[in-house]
Amino acid sequence: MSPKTQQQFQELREQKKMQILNAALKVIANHGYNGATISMIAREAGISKGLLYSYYESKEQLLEALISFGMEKAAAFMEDPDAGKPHSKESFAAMLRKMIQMVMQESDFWRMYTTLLLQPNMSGKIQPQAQKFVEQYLGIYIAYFQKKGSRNPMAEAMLFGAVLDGLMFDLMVAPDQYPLEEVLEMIVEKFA
Amino acid sequence: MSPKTQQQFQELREQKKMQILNAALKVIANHGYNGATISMIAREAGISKGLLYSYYESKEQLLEALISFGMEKAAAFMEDPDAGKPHSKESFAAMLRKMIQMVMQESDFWRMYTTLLLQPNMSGKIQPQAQKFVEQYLGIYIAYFQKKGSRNPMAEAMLFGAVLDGLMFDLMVAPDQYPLEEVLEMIVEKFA
Amino acid sequence: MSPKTQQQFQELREQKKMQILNAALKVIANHGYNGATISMIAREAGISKGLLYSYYESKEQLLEALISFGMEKAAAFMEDPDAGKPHSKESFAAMLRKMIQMVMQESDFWRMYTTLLLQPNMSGKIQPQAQKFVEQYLGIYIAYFQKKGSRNPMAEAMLFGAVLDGLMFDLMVAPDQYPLEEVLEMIVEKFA
Amino acid sequence: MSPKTQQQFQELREQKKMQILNAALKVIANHGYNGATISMIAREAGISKGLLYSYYESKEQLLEALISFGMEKAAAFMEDPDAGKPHSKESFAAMLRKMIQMVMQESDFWRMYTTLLLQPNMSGKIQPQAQKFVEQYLGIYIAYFQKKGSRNPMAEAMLFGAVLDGLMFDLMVAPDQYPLEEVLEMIVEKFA
DNA sequence: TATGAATGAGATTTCATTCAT
DNA sequence: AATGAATGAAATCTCATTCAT
Repeated sequence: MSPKTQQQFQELREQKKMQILNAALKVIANHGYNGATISMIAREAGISKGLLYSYYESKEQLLEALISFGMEKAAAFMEDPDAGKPHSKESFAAMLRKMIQMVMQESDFWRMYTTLLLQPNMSGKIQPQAQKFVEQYLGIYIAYFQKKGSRNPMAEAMLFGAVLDGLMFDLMVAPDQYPLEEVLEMIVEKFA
Repeated sequence: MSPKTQQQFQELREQKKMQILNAALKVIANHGYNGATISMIAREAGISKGLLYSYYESKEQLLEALISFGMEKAAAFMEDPDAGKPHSKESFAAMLRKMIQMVMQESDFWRMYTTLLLQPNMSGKIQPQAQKFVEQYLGIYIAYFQKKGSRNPMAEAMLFGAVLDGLMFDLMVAPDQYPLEEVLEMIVEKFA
Repeated sequence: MSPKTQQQFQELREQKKMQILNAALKVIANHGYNGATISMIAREAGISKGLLYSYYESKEQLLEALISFGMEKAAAFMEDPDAGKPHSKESFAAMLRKMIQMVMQESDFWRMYTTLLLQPNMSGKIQPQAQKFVEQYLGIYIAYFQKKGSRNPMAEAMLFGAVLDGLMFDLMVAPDQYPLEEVLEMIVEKFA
Repeated sequence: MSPKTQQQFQELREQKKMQILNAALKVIANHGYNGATISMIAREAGISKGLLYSYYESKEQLLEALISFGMEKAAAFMEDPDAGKPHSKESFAAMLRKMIQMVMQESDFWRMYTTLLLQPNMSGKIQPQAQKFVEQYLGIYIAYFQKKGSRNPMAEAMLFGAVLDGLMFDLMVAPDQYPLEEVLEMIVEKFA
């Protein structure tokens, strides 16, 4: 068996960590943190419980990794230059669509995220990271509504935030037959 | 001497059931169904674990009772004649405020409700009742936007639903210093 | 309400004790001592748990009362002059029938009795009384087989005892369509 | 290096299952199903309670496994060619002895079996398997008594069955100083 | 006397974590 | 690295017994 270089070795480890992370995300999103068991996660990842513990030292730590991982992806999205800073009706609509898409693509993560935020019990784990994220996009939209001449840019931004949160929620709960296109148009009409 | 009338017994039982229900709601809202333990609930209710089981035959059944109880209250609110059917900008605003108030007053219930809906695992327990509730208020607002001459009353109603959901979510997650008044005004401006 | 005489009072108590005893017998015979709960017994007796405890101070004591009561009835049967001491083929057959009848009439008791004897755990409670009973009827049959000129009266008596035990067992397990008559004839043919 | 072959694992599991089965049999035979606790069984098996549940998913399922296991052994005995079908006084005696021996060797199982049959509550679990077994040996003896020219082979077979059941019962209850030899001779004298 | 609510000990069951191989 | 057997603490649930009314 070919001896692996340090490099290859690290890559394999990284790969396996992802595999576990994805499995954990799926299971925790569907069952909640407390409802998800290590066995379920290991089974979903196709590895043994023991091996899982050689990658993450506890269930709690696994959750933390999961949160960081998801938030990093979200942050990356926010920093994506061609996504950020809407400046016209068209780019507003485009960005809106992109965000919705991100949420739907990573819906497991956002379901978990939402659930965690709602439980005071758990929210400590996610609040700090969520805070930053929310402030960031709030800032962007305050600026947008300001430029547009809104009477109260901050309130409008917060309302728009609520729209996004609510839409995300509705899509997560009942994605089938949701008239997304029509609702998006309505949003653009009212906010862009 | 008969120790206690049937009537008295019944009342006491009903009272204690409420006491348990409230304790359960509080604990489950804060820790999630799986994170909440019977011990926590019994402690919160000020009774022994054993006694809890003489009122509810299992943890699962307790959850069901909790859901029914909350949904009944919500349904009662919807049927309250002076709450329903907005017909003017003023009554729209009034109803909006009333709904927000209801949600904030029963915020434990709505936190639990939301969390359950987000977990496919659990959502079966709540979907049927939630469905009916959502359809009801959607109907009311479709009618309202229709009368107002909306270009797409159904999409506008769904968007408004998302606004309510998102607002509710934001209020539950970070109620302090939320500029509720300003946001409400903004909603009225855009939707009423 | 008419004040009761001491006498009436005692009778009522005695009646209620019987009622409890019969309920307990039924439940314990069907579920076993450990499978039977005080609640079941009280419900069967149509009284409250609390009241039951004013008649019998513990589940264990209730069992003891049950055993004594059953064994006394059995002993009474043995002492019944026109039942005891077979002396001819006819009286042998008659007594056999009477015993079978007793067992079938009190089948709950005998089921419980059998079950208890089979559990070393419990047998202490019943062994002493059972012992006496068995010795008594063994004595009777040893005498009978002796008089009949059996080659080994004691072995024949024990075998006959096994026949009775086995028959009782079979009848308790599957009473329907058991060809009792034919088997009894066969017993008489072989033993009387 | 793969830590253990699938094969080895399977074998170890099989071994441990037996260990648990034997412990369970001993404890349940002595205390009854409801009187036996998982703790007792685990202690007897020398393992933790938790581990027991990785082999049998519930106490009830453990009981079922126990029954199947015992009945299979009994069935194997019945199918043993040199045990079956008595055809002469000698082979009748031999088979009788073999059956007694089997019962005494597996006396825990037969105690449990008997107790279960006597409790309507539980008998559902064992009836189906017991039925088949009983019919099988009844068939064998009906044939035997027929060949012997019995006036009523079926009744004689059932009586013989009762003898076996009763003998088994007596041996289980008071094995010490039971004059087994003499009684067996008596049986042979009367039935063979 | 009579009730059934209430308790607490203990039973069954689950699961994060460790460990021998 | 990889497995899953094994543990033990904690969770859910049951029930004999007590007690206020």
